Amino acid sequence: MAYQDIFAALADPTRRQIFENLRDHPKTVGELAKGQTVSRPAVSQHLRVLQDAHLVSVEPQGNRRLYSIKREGLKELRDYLDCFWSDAFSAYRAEIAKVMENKGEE
Amino acid sequence: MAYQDIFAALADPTRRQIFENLRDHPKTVGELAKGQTVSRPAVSQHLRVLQDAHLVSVEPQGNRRLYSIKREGLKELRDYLDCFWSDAFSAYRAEIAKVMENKGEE
DNA sequence: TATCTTGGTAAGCCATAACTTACCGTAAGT
DNA sequence: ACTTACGGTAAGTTATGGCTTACCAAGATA
Repeated sequence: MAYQDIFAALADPTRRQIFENLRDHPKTVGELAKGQTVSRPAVSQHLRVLQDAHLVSVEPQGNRRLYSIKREGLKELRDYLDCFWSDAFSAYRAEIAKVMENKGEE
Repeated sequence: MAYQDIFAALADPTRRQIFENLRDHPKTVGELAKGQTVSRPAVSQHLRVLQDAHLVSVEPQGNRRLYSIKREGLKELRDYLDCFWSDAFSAYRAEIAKVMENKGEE
């Protein structure tokens, strides 16, 4: 599991909507499907993807299954994003002049 | 522009690799394509998507085009993620008992 | 036990998007 | 001016993945 799956999971609008729908409080599959245009099985499939990405967790509640947000995946994503906040690429601008010279080297 | 595009942009492995490849310092299209298995036009197309998502910016440098990371898109994504750090969904667990009762209401 | 509800899985369809080759414009070098 | 290098765009192909219907298993209710 890694940020790969998390990005993939949250890339789909419907899936992201389901995820956001879970923000306030945990919901059952039925509840989630009710607020969605797609069919219930589709919602189930989306939830599976979200679960694999560690973005939601399930808690069987009798007949139903209660899904809730799991911050773990989000944390993973946050850490990933933080890697891009270094300022190493400010001094490179002038370097390109040098690059312009050596044209055909492997 | 919104986090929608950013998620979509970073969901693709190749595109994310290109993006990560830009982390150290700005690069030209040729440089980026060299470290990639896909063709150069493919890289160009990916760069377009990244640019639309405000994740990279271009700076024409004579014949070449120098691409560099743009933190703007990342910031947008960070803000989005922060919305999920509220703890509103802790008290809901008991609520499900009530939900169990009203089964068939619209 | 028979029935209803909830929800996960399978199979198949279809739309999107990632990739390719081909082409073109523009800047550099001779 | 001609040629080469760089890189964006177009058109067409293919593969991925999101959706549907159909089905099935398990718990709840009578």
